[in-house]
Amino acid sequence: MDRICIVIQAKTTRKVVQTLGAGRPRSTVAHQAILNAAGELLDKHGFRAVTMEAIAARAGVSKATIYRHWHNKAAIITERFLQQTASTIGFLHSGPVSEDLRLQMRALARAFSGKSGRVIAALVAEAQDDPTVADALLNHWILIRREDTRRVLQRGMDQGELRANLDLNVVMDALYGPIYYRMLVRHLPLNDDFIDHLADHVLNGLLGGAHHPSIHLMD
Amino acid sequence: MDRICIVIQAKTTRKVVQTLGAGRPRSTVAHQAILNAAGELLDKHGFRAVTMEAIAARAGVSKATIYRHWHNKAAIITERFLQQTASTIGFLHSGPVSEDLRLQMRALARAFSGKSGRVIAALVAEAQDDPTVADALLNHWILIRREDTRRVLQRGMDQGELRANLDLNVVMDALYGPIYYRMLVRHLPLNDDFIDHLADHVLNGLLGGAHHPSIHLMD
Amino acid sequence: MDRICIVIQAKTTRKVVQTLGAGRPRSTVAHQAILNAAGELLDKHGFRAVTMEAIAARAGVSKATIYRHWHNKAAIITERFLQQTASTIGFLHSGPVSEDLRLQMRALARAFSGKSGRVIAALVAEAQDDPTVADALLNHWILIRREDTRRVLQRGMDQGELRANLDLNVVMDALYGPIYYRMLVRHLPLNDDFIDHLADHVLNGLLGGAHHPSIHLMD
Amino acid sequence: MDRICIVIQAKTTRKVVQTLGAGRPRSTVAHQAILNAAGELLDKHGFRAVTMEAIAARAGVSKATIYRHWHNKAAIITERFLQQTASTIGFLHSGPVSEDLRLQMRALARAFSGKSGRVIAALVAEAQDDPTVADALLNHWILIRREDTRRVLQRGMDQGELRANLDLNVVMDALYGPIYYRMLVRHLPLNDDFIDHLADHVLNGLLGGAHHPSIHLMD
DNA sequence: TGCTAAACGAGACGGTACGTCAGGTCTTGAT
DNA sequence: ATCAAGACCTGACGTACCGTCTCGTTTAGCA
Repeated sequence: MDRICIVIQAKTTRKVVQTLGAGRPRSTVAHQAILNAAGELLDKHGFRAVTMEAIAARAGVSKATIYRHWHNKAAIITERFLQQTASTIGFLHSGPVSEDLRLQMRALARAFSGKSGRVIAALVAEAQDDPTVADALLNHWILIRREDTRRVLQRGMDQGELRANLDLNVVMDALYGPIYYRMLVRHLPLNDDFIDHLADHVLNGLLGGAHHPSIHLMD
Repeated sequence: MDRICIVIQAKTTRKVVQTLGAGRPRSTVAHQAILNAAGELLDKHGFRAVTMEAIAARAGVSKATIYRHWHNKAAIITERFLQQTASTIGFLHSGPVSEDLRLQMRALARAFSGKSGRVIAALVAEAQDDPTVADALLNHWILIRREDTRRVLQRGMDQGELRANLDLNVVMDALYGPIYYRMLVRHLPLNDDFIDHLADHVLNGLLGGAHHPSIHLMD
Repeated sequence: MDRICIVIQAKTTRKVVQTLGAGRPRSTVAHQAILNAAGELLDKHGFRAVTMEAIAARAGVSKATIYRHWHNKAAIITERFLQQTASTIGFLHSGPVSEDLRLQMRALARAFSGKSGRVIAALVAEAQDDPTVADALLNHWILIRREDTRRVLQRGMDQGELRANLDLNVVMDALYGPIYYRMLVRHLPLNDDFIDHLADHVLNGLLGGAHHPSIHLMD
Repeated sequence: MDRICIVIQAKTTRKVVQTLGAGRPRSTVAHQAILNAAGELLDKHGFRAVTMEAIAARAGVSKATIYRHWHNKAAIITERFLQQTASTIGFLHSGPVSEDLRLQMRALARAFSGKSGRVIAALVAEAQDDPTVADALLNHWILIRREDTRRVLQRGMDQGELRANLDLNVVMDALYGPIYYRMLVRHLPLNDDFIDHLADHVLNGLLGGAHHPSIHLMD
C-alpha cells in the first residue's frame, strides 16, 4: 500500500509528518481547540497561566495529544501568533517609500498595542531561554518581515528617495527596533503619534545646522 | 523605648525594612553570597539553571534566607545586574554631543554583548510576566539611564548641534531601541560597526536629495 | 458512554476511586513499594525516619505518587500494619472460652512485643492528632478485633462459663486495655507471664473471702 | 567567689541550674506565661498547634527564652500537666479498699475526660517517639500514681478484702489499663458508669458457676 | 551608685520536610 | 494510529518549624 506523506508547514517547529493510509487521522478539531485554548489563556490570564495542563484542560484534550502536534509550548504560541497576526501588517506599496514605511509601522504598532503585543512579547521572552523558540521567532517572523521591508527600502534607494549609501540592516533596526523596545519595556505608549515622530526623526535625521557634517557621515 | 527604623534602599524591590534596635541583623555575607551565586549560575549555565534551590546550595544558604532578603528570583538578578553593570556605561560629557552619544552607545553595546547581555535579556524576559520585575527594571535601569541621556541631548539642542524641535523621548528610543532589539532578537551582531552605522543613520537621517522635505518634517 | 466506577476498598482512608475505562491504571508495583519502604523505615530507623521524602526515595517513587495513593503518612502505615498483622492473632475457637481468650491475648501480646508494637503504638500516637488516623485505626483494627472477641465472650455467657450479667464492652476493655497500656507506657514487660496473671486476675476477680459480696455486684 | 547552686526540681527534664550570685534571674513571669501559652494552645487548637514558635508568640517571649527554661516541647507540656492535674486525683483512704479504688478511678476518668485527657494523650503519643518524654511521663506520673495505688491494694490484701496471692503490678494494670485504653482509642465514653462496671467486673471476676475453678487459678 | 553578668525580645541563620505544581512520558481501553 | 484520561518520575516551588545564633536592652545583686 502506498502512503502519501504531506509536509504541512515545512520549516516550522511544528511536528508535521502527517501520514495518510494507516491509523486514525489527526483531529483538526483538537488542533484548533488547542490553539484557541492557548490563545485565550494568554489573552485572559497572561503567560504564567499558559501551562500545558491548562491548555489540555481548556481544550478538552489530553497532554499527549498536544505533544503529538507540537513539541513545545512556544511552538503553539508561535503558530497561534502567526495565524492571527501575520496578515494584518503588510505594506501598501503604493506611495512614496517614507509614507509606505510610516503606514506599515503604524499597523505594526497597533498590532503590538493589542493582544498580539502580549504574544510577541511572550515569544521574545521565551526565546531568551529556549533556542527553538528563538529559531522559530527569527525564521518565521522577524526575517520574513525584514525581507518585505528590505524590498521597500531598496526601492527607496533605487529611486533616490533614500540616501544611496545606507546599510539596510541598520536602517531596519533603526525603524523597527524602537517599536519592539517600547513594546517590551513599556516605558511609554506605542501609539500613532510615537510612530509619526519616530519616522520623522529617523528619516530626516537629528542634526541641526551647527554640527560638523563631515564627521561620521559615512561614504 | 522608641525605635529607629531606617529604610535602606527605598525604591527597589528588595525587602529593606531593616529595623535597628531589635533582632539579629541581616547577614551581609549571606546577602552577597546569594548575589554571587545567582550571578555565577546565570553566567555559567544560563537562566534555566538559576533556581532558588541551586542558588541556595551554591551560596551555602537556606532558601528561607533568600526569601527573607528578596521576594523574587528576578529581584536578585536585578540587584546583581545593577551592582555590576551600572557603573560601566556612563557618558564622557567631553566632546560634541554626537560623539558622546556614539561612544556611550558603544559602551552599552559592548556590555550587552557580554554577560550583562544575558542578564538584561533575562530581566526583560521576566518582566513580561512579572510586574515587580518590570517595575524594578524600569525604575532602576531604564529611566535612570534615560535621565542621563536626556541631559546630553538637551545640551545638544541648546547648543544647536541637534535640531530644536526634537521629541527627546522619541530620540532616545531611536538611538537605544535598536540596541535592545539586536540584543533580544539576536538576528545580527551587536558590534562597534553596527553602532557607528546606527549613529550615523539616525543622526544624519535616511533621506536623499529626491525626497519631499516639506512632508512630515515636524514643526 | 457510561463509565463503571468501582470502589475497591470502600471504608478505608485509602484513596480508592479507581475508574475503569479511562486513564492509566494505578501501579500496584509502586503501591507495594511504598508500603514496603514505609515499613522498612519504621522497622529499622523508627517513626522519626518515616518521612514522605524518605519513603519516596527508598521506594523509587515520586512524592506525588504517594499522595495520589494516600493522603496521609499515617494511612500508609495503617495499611501496612493491617496487611501484615491482622492475620496473626485470631482465635482458635476450640476450647473453654477462658482458654481461648488467654491464648489469643498471648498472641496479641507477642505481636505487640515485636515490630507490630512499634507500628500500633505509632498509630495510636498519630491518632491523637489526626482524626483520619483515629478513624482508620478504630474501624479497621479495634472494632474488627472486638467483634471477634465479642462472639467468643457471648459463647462463654451462653454456655454459663461466664457470668450472665456482664457488660461485654467493659469486659473487652478489662482484658485488652491492660495490654495496650503496657505496650504504650512500657512500664513493665508484655510477656506470657503477664498475660497469664492478667487473665487469671480478671476472670477470677480480685476479692478475697473477707469482702462484702453484696456490694457492687451488679444485677 | 562562692556560688550557691540550687537544684529546683531535681528529677525532671526541666533545666534547673539556677545560679545565685550573678546575672539577671530567670523571669518567673516568662516561665508561667510559656506554660499557660502552651496549655491554651493545646486546649484550643490541639497538639499540632503547639509549636515552639506559636508558644513564643502567644507568651510574648523569645524562643531562646523557652529553650533556656526547658530543652523539650514535651517537657513544657509535662510540667503544665503535672502542675494542673496531679492534685486532683488522690485517694480518700477512708473506706473499704474496693470503694476507695472505685472513687479514685472515677476521679481519674473524669480528669481524662476533660482537657487533661488531651494533654496526657498528647504526652503518651509524644512518648512513643521521644525517650525523654517517655521517661518523664513514667517517672513523674505513672510510677508516682502507682506507688499510691500499691499502698491501697496492699492494705486490701493485708486486711483480707483482696485475695492474698495477687500480683499487684498486674492488678494495677487491670484497673487502670482500661481507662487509658478508652482515653487513647476513644471507642467508647469514659464515664462513671464505665468505671463502676469495670470495677465490678475486675473485682468480682468474670466467671460464672459452670467453669472449672481449678484451671489457672494461680496459687 | 555604679558594675557586671546573665536573662530578655527580637528575629536572622542553616536545615529538613512539607504538600503542590508543571513538565514531559507512558499506559490503558476506546474510536 | 490517534484519542481522552490519567498515572508516572523529576525537579522546583514557597512555607513552616526546628534549634541555634547574634544583636541591643533590661535587671538584679555585688562592689
